[in-house]
Amino acid sequence: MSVRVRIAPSPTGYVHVGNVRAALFNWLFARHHGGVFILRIDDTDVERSEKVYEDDIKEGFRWLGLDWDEGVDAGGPHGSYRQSDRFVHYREVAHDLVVRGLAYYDDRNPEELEALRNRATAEKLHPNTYIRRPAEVASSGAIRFSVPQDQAVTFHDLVRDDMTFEPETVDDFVILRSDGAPTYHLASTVDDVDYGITHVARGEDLLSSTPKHILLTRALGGTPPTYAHLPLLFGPDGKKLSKRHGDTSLKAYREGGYLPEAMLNFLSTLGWSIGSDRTIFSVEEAIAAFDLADVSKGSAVFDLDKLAWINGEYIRALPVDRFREAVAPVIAAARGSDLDGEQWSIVEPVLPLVQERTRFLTEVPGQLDFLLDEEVTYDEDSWARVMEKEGVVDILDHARANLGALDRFDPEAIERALRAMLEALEIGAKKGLQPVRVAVTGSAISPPLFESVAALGKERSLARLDAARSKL
RNA sequence: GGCCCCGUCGUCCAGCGGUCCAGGACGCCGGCCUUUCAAGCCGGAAACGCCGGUUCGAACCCGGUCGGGGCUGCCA
Repeated sequence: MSVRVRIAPSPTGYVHVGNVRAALFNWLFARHHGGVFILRIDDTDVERSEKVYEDDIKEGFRWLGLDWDEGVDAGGPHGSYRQSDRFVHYREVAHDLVVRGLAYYDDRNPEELEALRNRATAEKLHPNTYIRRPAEVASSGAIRFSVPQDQAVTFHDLVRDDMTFEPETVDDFVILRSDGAPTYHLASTVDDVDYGITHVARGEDLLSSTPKHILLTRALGGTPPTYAHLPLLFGPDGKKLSKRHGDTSLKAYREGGYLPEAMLNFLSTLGWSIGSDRTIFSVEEAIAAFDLADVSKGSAVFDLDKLAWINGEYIRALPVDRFREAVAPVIAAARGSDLDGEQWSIVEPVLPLVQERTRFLTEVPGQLDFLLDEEVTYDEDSWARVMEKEGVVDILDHARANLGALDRFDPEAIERALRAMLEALEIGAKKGLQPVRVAVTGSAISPPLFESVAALGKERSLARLDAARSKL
């Protein structure tokens, strides 16, 4: 039997990195086995589902390269589909279950139910004791599934091993809401059965719902898939990853200067490992090595520092032209317009130098501004630290004179000229070059100085020196 | 409260009864390199939660305990 998996995110918010990680593991598993990967839009919660979020899920997956299969085969649709398109079907299934005596209508309100549940619990009876009732009693309201009480539900989870749930620990659960919409349990299970899903890899938060799904599957005449409950992702404080921890939406990373390959690599290391001595690896390698059975049980902290490092590794590994491609939209966004040909040619020589020292694409525009803006904006802190010192005037004057005398204005010539200045003034490079850097780039932190000056050009460099000099 | 899951450096992983006085990576600290910042290189601190048991031998198996987490919804 070939592998068919699905990821079923709810379009009730921007797609969360935890869901993306689950999607990734499903995708890796499918690709490893040459199986089918289905994107199921779980919009059963009609109230909270929105189209923008559905679009966000798809954009995010495309960005990462998590391609879902398109088309249809004997097993059902391959590609993405919405569960809201199948509401009629779910309703029929639920009604059929009632007819067969496996589910019943329930028109009571939550307070009533709670009271009944408490009463049963107080009498040390099964919580469903006073809740369950024959189909004749009500013919409207929600539909609740009658959990069979004859035997324990057992299953082998690929990551948790053998699991057993006693029947009395699983309550009769609603499968169809009183407004006719299916609950997650129903829709998800029906689709898994209808479309021949072979493996369900999802967050551990659904582990205790699994017996419900298995029981429902059997009632539907299906064979339960193999489950794999993935460890949850936590924030740095050890609590479930949420908004409090900063950005949890994939969108934030997509827009925050991260490379999709880096994100994919990082997510792959959360709960899984390709080997004891490797952290950086390609998707192809991950596909070749991946197995759900190797996923670890413990929850993982989403460590932004590590992600940043991985991102930097990927950025540095990019061929320069790919780096340029990746950074172009980021620069355009930061500056409000695309760079023109002339601007690119100014920036070109320092691009590899900038690339070496960036961890996030979003840092790049700031490193290039001094080349693109007419006027430099001095970083206050830098100015205070390096310019407001004894001897800076001399340094700028000498630098200006030496640079002004140059015919060829390339990095090598510039270096010779500035080193000559250092010798004349009998000062070290550290002390003598920083003022020049701040004057030319506006900051104490910049790409390497000689290349930066060369890229700026003689005329503009001299003007920058003058401008700084006049401020002293 | 009930049911369930988990527990190796701060963090992510490796380890699947002896080769582990526990290995790699991020981060951290120190050094080198150096025109800043990075990168790179070298070195360092840093963990098997605890208690029993099984065994010749336990990070690995079992029990308990403590700690963390999930579920307990007409959310998923």
